Amino acid sequence: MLDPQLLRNELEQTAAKLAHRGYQLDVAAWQALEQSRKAVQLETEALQNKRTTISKSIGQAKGRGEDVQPLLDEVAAIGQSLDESKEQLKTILAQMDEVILFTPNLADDSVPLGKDEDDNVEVRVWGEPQTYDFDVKDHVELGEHNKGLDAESAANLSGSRFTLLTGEMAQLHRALAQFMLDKHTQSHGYKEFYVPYLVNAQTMQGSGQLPKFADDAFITEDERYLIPTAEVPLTNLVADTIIDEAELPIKMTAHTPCFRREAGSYGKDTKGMIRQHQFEKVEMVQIVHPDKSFEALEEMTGHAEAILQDLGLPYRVIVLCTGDMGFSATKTYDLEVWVPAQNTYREISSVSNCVDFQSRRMKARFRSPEVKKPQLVHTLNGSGLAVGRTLIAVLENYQQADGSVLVPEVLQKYMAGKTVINLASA
RNA sequence: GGAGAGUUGGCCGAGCGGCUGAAGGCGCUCCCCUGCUAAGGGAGUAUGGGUCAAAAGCCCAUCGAGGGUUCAAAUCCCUCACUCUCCGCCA
Repeated sequence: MLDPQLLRNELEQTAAKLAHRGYQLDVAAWQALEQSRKAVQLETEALQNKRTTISKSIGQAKGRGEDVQPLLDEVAAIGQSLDESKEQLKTILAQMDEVILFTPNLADDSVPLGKDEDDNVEVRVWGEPQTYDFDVKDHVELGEHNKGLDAESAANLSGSRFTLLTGEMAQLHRALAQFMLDKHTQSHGYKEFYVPYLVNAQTMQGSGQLPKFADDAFITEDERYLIPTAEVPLTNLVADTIIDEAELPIKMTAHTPCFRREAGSYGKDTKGMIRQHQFEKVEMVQIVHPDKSFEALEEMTGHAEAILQDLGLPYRVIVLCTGDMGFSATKTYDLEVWVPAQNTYREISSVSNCVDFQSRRMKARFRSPEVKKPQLVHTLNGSGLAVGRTLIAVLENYQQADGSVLVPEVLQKYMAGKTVINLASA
């Protein structure tokens, strides 16, 4: 949620910045709302004050044993207009909420202007894509041996966009998640969490998934939502709290399944396990002092990169342009890993600084000894990494001519020492 | 699933129609006193919003959430959420 003061004092500039993100704020309509809000709120509060004052004097008069009828007559007149005024104010505030809850965060000034993913800017490249002296197979082919990766069975069980992993493939998948968690907790200073996978509507709103993206989430009969990312429960842990400044930064990580409807993605990435309704992810979340959030963004991006580097997977870092960023973010880096079969880089991680956008929605604040008032924290989140996509990257980048796959060294201890998996011979 | 008890400020806890944004205690901050330590005395200490160029001031809201009764609700009524205890069921 944007700072309401921005929409009051710098409306034109704010609208211009929102336009960069492809969001048109109806400035005139907003101004009209704001004007009536002010008028109606003032009137409501004045009436309220008047009534309270008289009510108190009724109490006092009664205490002295005086006749209170004149006062009762006086207050009777207030009732109706107060009710009307309150109702009016409620309507106006609801309309304003409607606008503000659907308005995305502002992009940081350092973010390149642009319309869509074609305008994203490459920041750096790490590693050298390997050349193969044989025809490279994609992860689907590599996984099909002995049904290590079985889309058909998954489809029978659940429908499209699900995957079943078996044997060494499932083991490798687990190894990846284990490795990532260990790295973040042991080397990067994150605390590990096990979180609920079902959350309520308020939690989804706190991190920005609701109300705008209701169609992207699975909802249960009792109106809970399957988490689309561990960012949702982790970030909301500080909802409605006032943290001691000394406790910042808070660094959290969790390995969870993620559930997404993928409502708008018909026909995209239908082959293999690139885009699924259910996938695993190790997520990083940081709650930081507002002065430190951009620093933390770089650090977190580095934490995600470290996983890819340890796995020896070539990747590049791009900064998303204004038009391609997510709703809550003010700046986002994507990590894209090399996918040999597609001869291109594909997104494997997204690291965002949301500044105070989520914390304002969640009322997540901190108190510092110098400042009397509680201040909003800044929140960041990043994948470290998407496990399924990392599995794909490992399979394809470590494949050999015979269809076997070498196990990256850092994973071997999670694979009972195996150095190669050969599903065909399993 | 059944029965009961609860939810008040950073924490504990009183209040059960008006003088209560809320006693008292703990904690914290500042001051005084005390040659250390311990103890003592005094003052202060919720959050959000509005008004304002801003501050001060003033106003409004908030005692789990939402609604209702009333001139007036932390206090009465209804609905919901959560916590705890006992019973049942269960990985």
